[in-house]
Amino acid sequence: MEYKIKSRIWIEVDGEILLGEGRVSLLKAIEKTGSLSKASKSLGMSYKKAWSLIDAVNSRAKSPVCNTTIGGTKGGGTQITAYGKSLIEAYERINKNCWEFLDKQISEADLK
Amino acid sequence: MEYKIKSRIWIEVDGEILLGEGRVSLLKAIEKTGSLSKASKSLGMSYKKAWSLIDAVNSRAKSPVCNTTIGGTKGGGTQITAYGKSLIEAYERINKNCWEFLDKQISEADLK
DNA sequence: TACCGTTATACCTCAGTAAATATAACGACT
DNA sequence: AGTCGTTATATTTACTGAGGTATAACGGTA
Repeated sequence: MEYKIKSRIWIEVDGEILLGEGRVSLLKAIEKTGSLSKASKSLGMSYKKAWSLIDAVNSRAKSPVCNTTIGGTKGGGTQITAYGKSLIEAYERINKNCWEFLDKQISEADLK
Repeated sequence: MEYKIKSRIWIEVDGEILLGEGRVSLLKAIEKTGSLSKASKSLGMSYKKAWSLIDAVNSRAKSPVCNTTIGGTKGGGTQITAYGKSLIEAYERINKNCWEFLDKQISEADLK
């Protein structure tokens, strides 16, 4: 069996995690569903965990990543801001580049 | 505060972890001390955990990463093989390259 | 043969994290 | 006013992973 190289990347602010793989997939689920509770259900994650993740992201990002509304006909909801979308896009682009870079590195290392 | 990008890389074999940051630092401590028990103490890690990590590495690597002896005047010991040293070296080189690559990527992304 | 420091392994305990549950507030609509 | 689905939060429960302790085996040396 061949050696494979894997990686996880994340963005930190002031020594604390801003954005990692889990948070990005949560943000994308929110973008798709328009709701934090629906997003957490779709990922098999508890609402509480999802809420605390989003809270952490919002409190550390330089600009808000999402806007929430409470009450109303549909009960409320959560929308990802344009800034949030730009963060998601940057994370995924860098992540993909990192994988490609590492695949090249491991093949050049030629470990037997 | 500025956004910083972090990463962890690891090598997998057959879907299971062969080598990550913790295992590499353990192997280096063994190399320095010549003993698994001394290495675990120097890292503040329990012997049991250190042993299970080394056991996992040895069972998955294509060649043995260390040789152990039991008994004798000094009680025994563990030596890192030449193959093990080459794995450590490859991991650290790729890891360093990855950090440099990511630092470049995040500065190019220019996130506000 | 007794001693010593090491490898190797089983078992039990405990804490820190994750999950489940409960509850309040909100606001558009009927 | 009552309903509904959502956000927001506290409290309690469950569980996994890590650590501690104990013990056997090993083989040079005195």
